[in-house]
Parts: sequence; C-alpha cells; structure tokens
Amino acid sequence: MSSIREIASRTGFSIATVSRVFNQPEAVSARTREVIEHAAQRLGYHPHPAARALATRRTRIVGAVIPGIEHSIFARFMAALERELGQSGYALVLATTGNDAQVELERCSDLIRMGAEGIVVSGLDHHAGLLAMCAQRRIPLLCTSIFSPESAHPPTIGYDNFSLAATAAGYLKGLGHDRIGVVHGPRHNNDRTRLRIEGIRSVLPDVLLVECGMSVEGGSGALARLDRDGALPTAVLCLSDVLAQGVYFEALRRGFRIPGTLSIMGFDDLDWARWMSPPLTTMHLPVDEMGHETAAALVRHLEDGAPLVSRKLEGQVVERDSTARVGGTPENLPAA
Amino acid sequence: MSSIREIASRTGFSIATVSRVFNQPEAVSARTREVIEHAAQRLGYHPHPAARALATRRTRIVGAVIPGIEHSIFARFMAALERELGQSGYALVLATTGNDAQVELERCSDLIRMGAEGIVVSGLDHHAGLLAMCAQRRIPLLCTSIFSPESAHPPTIGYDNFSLAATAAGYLKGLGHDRIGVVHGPRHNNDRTRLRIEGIRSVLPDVLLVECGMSVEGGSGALARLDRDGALPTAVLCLSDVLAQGVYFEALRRGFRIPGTLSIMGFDDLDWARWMSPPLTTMHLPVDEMGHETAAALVRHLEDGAPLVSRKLEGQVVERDSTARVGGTPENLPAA
DNA sequence: ACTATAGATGTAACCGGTTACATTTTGCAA
DNA sequence: TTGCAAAATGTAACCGGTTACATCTATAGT
Repeated sequence: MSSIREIASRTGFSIATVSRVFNQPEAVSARTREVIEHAAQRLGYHPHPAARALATRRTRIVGAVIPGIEHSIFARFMAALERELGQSGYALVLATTGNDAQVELERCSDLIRMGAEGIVVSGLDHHAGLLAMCAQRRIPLLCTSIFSPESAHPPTIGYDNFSLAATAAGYLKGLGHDRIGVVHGPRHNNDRTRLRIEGIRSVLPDVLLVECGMSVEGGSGALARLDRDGALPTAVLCLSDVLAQGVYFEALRRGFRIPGTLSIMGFDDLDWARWMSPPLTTMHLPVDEMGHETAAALVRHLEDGAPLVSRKLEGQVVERDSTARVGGTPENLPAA
Repeated sequence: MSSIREIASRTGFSIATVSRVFNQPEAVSARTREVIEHAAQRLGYHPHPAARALATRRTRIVGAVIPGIEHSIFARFMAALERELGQSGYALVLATTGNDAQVELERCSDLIRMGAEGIVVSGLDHHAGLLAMCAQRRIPLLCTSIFSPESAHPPTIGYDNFSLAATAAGYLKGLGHDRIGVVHGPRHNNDRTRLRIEGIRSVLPDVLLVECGMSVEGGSGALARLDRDGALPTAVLCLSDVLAQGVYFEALRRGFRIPGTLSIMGFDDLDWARWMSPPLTTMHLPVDEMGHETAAALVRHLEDGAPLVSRKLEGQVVERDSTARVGGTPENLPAA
C-alpha cells in the first residue's frame, strides 16, 4: 500500500532520505528521522521485500532439503538450524524429498527459483544436475549428516558415518557379542546408511543385515523376521533410534529380556532414548551442533564471504542399560 | 548473471518477447521460442526471483509459525503442509517460537518482511499486535490445531480441543475409572491445552491435574510425582503422546502393569503409539488432514481469492491395549 | 567577510523482470 | 493486387526499493 515515495511526498523529503532513515539512520538529522519515522508508523509502512531484494540482491533466505521431517533426527536438526538462522535474520525454507534424487533436484530448483541464497542438503550423493545447477547460479551448497574431507566441493558439515558405525559395532563386539544383527533403513539413495554398513563390516565382516522401512513399524518387523528365521542374534544394532524403538517393543512383545536375551543399541540419541525402561544405549549424533555449525558457516559465508569449509563433528556411544555383556546375565531365555 | 536483456540482445529479440517465451509461450512463434529457449539454456538463464516478485507482486511463499518442531505432532503437521504446498508450487518457511507470544510476533514480522503471502500459526490467542500486523498488510492468517466457529477472524482449521478431550475423558470414565490423572504440558501461552483441560473437567469435574514440561522426561516425572504423593490414579490421560511415552516408561520402571495397574491414554496418535507393547490407546488427531486442508485453503485463497473459512476436523479415540476396564484384570498390584 | 569542509538532502540511475499498448508482419479472402 | 484481421514483436512504463553522485546548507577557521 504505502511506499517509500508515499512517505516522501507526505513529509516533503525525498525518497532517498526516507530510505536512509531505515538503512543508515546516522546519515540523517535527528529531526528528519523523527518526522519520517512518525509518518512511516502512521501509514503502516513496511518496505516491500521483493523491491528491497531486487535492489540489494539479498533475500536472506536459505533452504534445507531433507528426506523427511516426520520422525527421526531431521526434525531436531531443522530445529537447531532454524533457531540459529533465525537469530541471524535468515529464514529457513523447508523442502522434503522422500529420498528421491529427482524430487530433491526439483525442490532445489524451486528453492533457487524463489531466491534462496544457500542450500543445505543431506548426504553427499545427489542428482548429477544438482551441483551443476548450484554452481552455475553461484548458490552455496552444504552437505550435512556426513563428513568427507576429500571432496572440497561441495563442503560437508557432519559426522563420519563410517567410523561412528564402526565404533558402535566395536562397542557391541567389546561386550562379547559375536552374533550381531544390524537393522537399517533403505540403502537406496542413502549414502549415510551405506557408509554406516561399511563401517560396521570393517569391524564385523559377516554381520547379519536386515533392511526395513525407516519407521518404528519397520524395526518391529525386522526383529520379527530375525526371530522367525531362527537367526536371532545376541545383540541388534539399529542404525536409527526409531528402528531401535521398533525392535525394542517387538522384543518386549516376544517376551525377550532387554538386555538379557537381547542387547539393543540405537543410533541418533533422540531425547526419549534415555527415558525408556531400560534406557536405550545409542550412538549420540551431534545434530544440534550440526544445525548450529551449518547455520553459522552459511551465515558467515553469506555475510562476510568466508569460505565454506568441511567440518567434522564427533559422536559417541552413550552407554545405557539396553546393552550388556553377552552371557553376563543369567536369564538368557525368553521369559514368557 | 544473465538477464532477460542479455538474452534479448544475443538473439536480437526484445525483452518482451523473451519474457513471453517463459510466461505465455503460446503467444510466441514456434521458431522464436526455440531460438530463445536455446539461448536461455546456453547462457544458463534463470529468472531473477526478486525481480519477478516485484513485477508480479507474488512470492509464492507461505510461513508457518509453530511452538517447536522437535518432538510431537508438529513435525507431522509440517510434513503434510509442506508436501501439499510444494505440489502447488509454494514454499514453506518455518519459524519456531518456543511458546513465546513475543517471539511469535517477531517471527511473523520476519516472515512478512521476507515476503510471505500467508501465515499459519497454532492456536487462537496471540500477541495483540499480530492480528493488527497481518490485517494491515493484508496477509491472511490461518490458525490451526484449534477450531472455533465463533471468531470469523482469524479463521481456524483444526479440531475441537474441548470436545476431543471430553471424549477422551469420557472413554476412560466409561471404562469405570473414577480416579483419573491428567498429565499435560504448560498451560501458559497454550490455549489448546487450556481448552482440553476444560473439556476434561466438563466430564470429570475434579480430575487430578499434573503439569509438566512437554517432553518424555516431563511425562516420566509427572507419574513419579503422582506416585510419590500417593495419589496414584487408576488411569492417566496424557494430553500428548510424548507425555504418554514418559508416563508409560516410568510406569514400567516402577513395575506397574499396563493396563493392569494403570491405564494410560495418549493424545495425538503418533506413529509409534500402535507399536508399543502394549500398544497405546490414544486420541487420534487429524494432523495430516489438517496440513492438507490448511495448505489447500491457503492456496485457493491466494490463487482464486476464495475466502478463508474455518473448518472443523474430527478426531477419534483409537482404542488399543494400554487401557482397560478398571478392575477388569486380576493383577492389580505392582508386579515386582 | 570568505573560503574549506563536513553534514544533510535531493536527483536519477539502477536492480530484472511483466505487461499494456503500439507497431509490424503474416495469411487469407475478395 | 488490395484489404484487413490475426499473429508476432517491440517500446516503454511500471513494480518499490538502494545508492552513487550532485547539490545545498551550516559551521569553523583565518
């Protein structure tokens, strides 16, 4: 409705002066500033975002493209990202892909089409066109939930999925488990999962893998399958706490004792993990830090031109009571 | 880098023709279109979003301002909202408030400042300035997670918290429970919670209320407090599945049988509820539908000027095994 | 009184699209 | 051919800000 010119003509000043009141108040006399601010207030003036963006060539929008936000760790990551970005005056546009590279490309294209100044994605392997598109438009692309020192482009801010998974596997191995099952989500289009599996295999070459949907239901079904096949291991490493939750309840349902019959370990350290009974041993993933670091890096790059550099964040095993030394407890048989 | 004028001069056509190729291709001859499209391709042309937004006065951005996305039902709502908006070519900007009305106002202001064409908030009571701000700038504001037929402004798309909670309380009452505890999150700045409590009181006038933080830990602590006070009811109604999860595990920890010693009922119907052991009885909230309807209503309003009207969505009790008729099971005492 | 200089303000040219309207070209009937 | 409507294209005025540069004013120094 009311533009800068409206205010200018109402107050008798020029549009430049009005603009200065909002952008470089110190360059305007106190009296003038007061008059213009008052008029702006009275007319309910707000600068037109597109006009400002056109002139300054800044939108202060960054986009995040993730597989999905429903369950899991991504919601926490988004929360941290949003909090940090918001504090720096940036807006976060959210887009989900459902783990489809083609959809991811389209979503990124949409983000660019609407003015995103930077894009955050998950993982390192993407549609071939994605990198090209971002490079051509000079849009910084940051890969998260993964760390890779080798690829200078694009930069990664995240954890080392391979070694974290190896550490988790090593933890269970160190507890004396030799028959270990790994429950994981779809490998397709998910390099993090693939890396984790490789990491586990580096410690436990012939571990038993069970792939299932990335949901509580999936985890539940995975344990059911293991049990039905008579392949029940002494420990199950779940590549996500959500899967662990499914395994956990399915174990309870089958009358297993945790960790007596079955040690269960998760991955993520979602907030409810420590409140289960018994509390869930899991691999803590630094997602809050990741959100924080990602936002900070992007903001520094956008504001000061600081280069985007890869950053490795640490995770660690959070030992709780859902895992135990194998044979360490007497009641090793199903209870019911 | 490359603008419409660049392409125009390269191909010898005018900027108007170039613009038409992208906006009204049928108004341009096939030959010309081909030439221009080819040049655009070669130069890696993408229309400048701010310039387009300035000229068309459209940004195709809508904002959602929610308390937080970490746990709970909001992530699911956002997912549904984003999916639907994305399909209509709109982007979703996410902002969180942590249940602070002042922060909410600021976040909304930021959204407007960056060009949001519509805003979605949770609940009906907000900072006084919020409505005024949106009204002045002609930004449609949609309140969700709540339904209120009375207030034509702003419109609400959601469920009736009062009657849904009353129904839940009625369900437990119908099971013969007379000592019922209600575990709920902060009432402050949360009209949905207040409405639910009122609804419960309409059925159970002197129900026992326990307020706690909106987390698994909160629920866990709430049950601990109930037990410590010797005020253990026969059933606990939790105003969120997250709280129910805390109560549930705390009950297990204390050796209670569910539902033998204690019936537990949640609110939300998050996806893991049915996979617990025993599965959680809960009040199903139509959040997917809410996201869908909210997005659709907003898009219709923005595209065709359709009026925004309040819409009531239904929820229902999902009866599972965490609740039972009081005294219906013999083992009414703590197990361990 | 007369500059030199800093401070305040104004002018106008952008930013990169869209689109009403004017103009030119084309195709077809008379 | 000529005439005329339809199709294709061009011109230029927006949209609402920012900002380099020019201009004007006030203050201080000599």
